[in-house]
Order: sequence, then structure tokens, then C-alpha cells
Amino acid sequence: MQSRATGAESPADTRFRLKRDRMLRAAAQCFNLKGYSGTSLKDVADLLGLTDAALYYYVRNKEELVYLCYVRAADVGRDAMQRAVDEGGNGYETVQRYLRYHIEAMVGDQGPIAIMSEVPSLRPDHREEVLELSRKHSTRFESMLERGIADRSIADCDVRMTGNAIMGSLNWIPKWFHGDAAMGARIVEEFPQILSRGLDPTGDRQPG
Amino acid sequence: MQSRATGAESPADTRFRLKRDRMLRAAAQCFNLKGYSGTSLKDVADLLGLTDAALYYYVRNKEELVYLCYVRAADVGRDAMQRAVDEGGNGYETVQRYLRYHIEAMVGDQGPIAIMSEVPSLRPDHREEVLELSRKHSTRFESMLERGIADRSIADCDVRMTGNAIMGSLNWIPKWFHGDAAMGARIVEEFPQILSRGLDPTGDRQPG
DNA sequence: AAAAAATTTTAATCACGATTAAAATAATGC
DNA sequence: GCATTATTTTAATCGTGATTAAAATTTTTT
Repeated sequence: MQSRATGAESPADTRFRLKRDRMLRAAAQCFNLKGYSGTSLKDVADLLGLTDAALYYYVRNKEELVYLCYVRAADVGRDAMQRAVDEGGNGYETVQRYLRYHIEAMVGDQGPIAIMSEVPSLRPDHREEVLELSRKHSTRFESMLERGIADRSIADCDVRMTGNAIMGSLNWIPKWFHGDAAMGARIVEEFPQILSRGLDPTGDRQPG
Repeated sequence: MQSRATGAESPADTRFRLKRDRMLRAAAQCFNLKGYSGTSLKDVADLLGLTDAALYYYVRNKEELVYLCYVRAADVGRDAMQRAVDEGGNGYETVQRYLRYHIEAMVGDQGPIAIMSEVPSLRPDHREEVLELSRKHSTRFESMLERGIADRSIADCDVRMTGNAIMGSLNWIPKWFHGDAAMGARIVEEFPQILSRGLDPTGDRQPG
């Protein structure tokens, strides 16, 4: 199938999309747990109770599988940020809410999010697209910081470096979090505070 | 050659060790820049003006090359921490100094440090060793935080999560820093502050 | 229930980079 | 300068896991 050209989505298309999404989460889990070179398509297929060849019904090849994992990771981050912005508040509040939403998504039901370790070996066009999404996300985050500095809710700082620092923490989470629910709750509880605490201009902000 | 059994090191041994070290830095650069699956042994060899087969004079195989890169990364972190501890001071000061030393090493003349993306696909014994080194480093860092909490130089916090957050930032640096000297200086300047600012119990610590 | 479409499997092939062995060259020690 | 050892290259082979094509099965539609 894979029609996707008309406006509405057929039930078959829906099933296809859903199953492919399960596939992407399985792939992300494998990549994060076993590393990229350590996961064969058979590993991913096993997790789904399928045969490796069956995956080719959903993706053109392994490169596309990785690419789709990364686009998905970027989408999750973008959605979290959008939600946080939509809900208003000052810069600091928005940043902290974004962090909470993004982390909740990563450790929660959005399933494992793939670490972007292998962007450089994507096909040039895919690579450019993923890099563009990453850049855009970083830039938006830096804007949030700038807004907070302007409205005095965030201490003056090098937004580029601060952004890199916070994003690094975030991006590294899937390296050590592997689905333990109690740990997940702890991360959601602690991380947004930890990451935003250094932004506080007054030094006595309460946990939010 | 590769004798290594007697006490002293022959000049040949020294040359060997030095050249292998250059090889590890070249490999780290490739891995960080092109991803693991994206770098062939030829890529590493090209960077050294050698042929791929020549690398086998220095390492048994690609797996060992990666393993050695990771051991080297761990060594650099351990040394930075040791230096910081040796120089004394309270918990906060020690943490901040460690961060500065580690970052200086990463962006400076210790050349590129490999991101530990492919630990899971190492040989079981190598993997265990590298994981053990990582765990030990994390534990030591958490101890530094605890010491700071005890001596009141660091605000009370979940040391496990805080450690993960800071280490994540650190570990992610090679993902976006690729040797630009000005950027390197900026990282050294900003990161130790950014990462430790949230630890400050008073909220008015001066940049160190 | 038959026909059509969607999904999965079986059974190969294939491609690519890792690896090896032998030969060639370069460096070192006497 | 000669012998020895260290280093690198050339020229293959080799293995593994990705990929493909065709067949089989399952699901949906009518």
C-alpha cells in the first residue's frame, strides 16, 4: 500500500503508520541498548516478532530506518517545546515546562527515543534534513533563553553555551535510562529542576 | 615488536606507543565526525597518511581500536578528577576544578576524545572493563558532590541525578565541538561555570 | 465464499569493509 | 656498510548482515 497522496487516510494506511511507529520504537530501543553497529535488522525484527525481511515492507533500508528514528526524535522535542510555548508564562517558566514535557515524553509512553549517534552516516539529503531539524530546535531553545534574560526571569548568560549544556544533558538521557519506571519518575521529578536551577537569577527559586 | 614485559621501555616501544596514540586520536576524530558505522579503517588510515592494513600493526582489529579509544577517554577523565582532588579545597571548588580540567583536556591538546557510543558492541571482556571504568568515574563524581553537600559548599540535591545531568553535558561536547580553537576557548571559559552554577547553595557565587 | 489486497516468510544473493599473508621498504644497531 | 628489526604496502580472501525476488499466508472487500 503506502498510497499517501489524497487527503484522508485509509484504515490500511492507519494500520501501516501505527505498525511502522512500533517498529521505530523497537529500533530506537535496540540502537540505544546495543549500539548502532551492534543491532542487526534481525534484532529489531525479533523484538516485533517478525522476520528481518518483513521490515522492508515498512522501510526502504536500514538507513531509512535510522533516519525515521531521528525524525521522530526531533518531532518529540519540537512538540514538547511548542506545548510549553503555547502555555505562556515568562522565559524561565517556559524553559522549565519545555524540559519537563520533553523528558516526560522521552521516559514515558512515547517509548524510547533514539540517540542521534549516526547522523553523519545518513544519506546526504536525510542528513541535511535531520541536521536542519536539530539546528532549528537548538536555535529555538536559545531564543527561549534570550526571552528569559530579557524579561529578567533568567540570569544573563552565554545562551549558545548554556543551550548546548542543557541539550547535552537531555540528549544523553537515553544512554543510561533504559525503561525502569521508578527511575523514569525520578528523572521527570529531578531533571527539569536540575537543568534550570543554574538559570535562576535570584538563587532562591522554588522547585516547580 | 610490542615486547612490554620487562621494566623499562625501549626506544622502539616508545615510538610504538606514541604512534598508536596518534592513531587513537585520529580514530576518535573520525568516529566523532563521521559516526562509527560511517568510518572505515581506511578513513582512519588516510588521516595518518597510512594504508588501512598498516593499522593492524598497532591493533588486533577494529574492535580493539574502539576499545582503546574508550579506555583513553576514561583515562583522561580520571586524570582530570585526580588532579582536582589532589589540589584540595571544598567540594564545590573541587567539582568546578575537575570540570575545568576535564574540559580543557577534551577540547585541548589531548586531542579529540571519542564519544562512547558503541560500548555495547565491544567484546564482552572489553565492554565490562569500559563499563567498570565509567561506573567508577560516575561514583567518584557523586562522592565529590556528597562531600560538597556535607561541607555546605554544594546545595542539597539528588547526587545520582545531578551527576548524570552534568556528565551528560560533558559527554555530549564532542558531538558539537570539532576542533575550532575559538569555540574551544569559549567552552573552557563557560562550561565549568554553567555546569556548577546550579550546585551553588547561596546563589551568588562568583565565576571561578 | 471468492477475489483482491496487504503482509510476511523463505531462500538466495550481494556488497562492502574487515582481515590476512606475503612481500617490500625503511629504520636502527653494530 | 651489513644485518637485523620495525614498519608499511600490495593483493587477495573472507564473513556478516543487508538486501531482493518470489512464494506463501493472512486479512480485507465485495
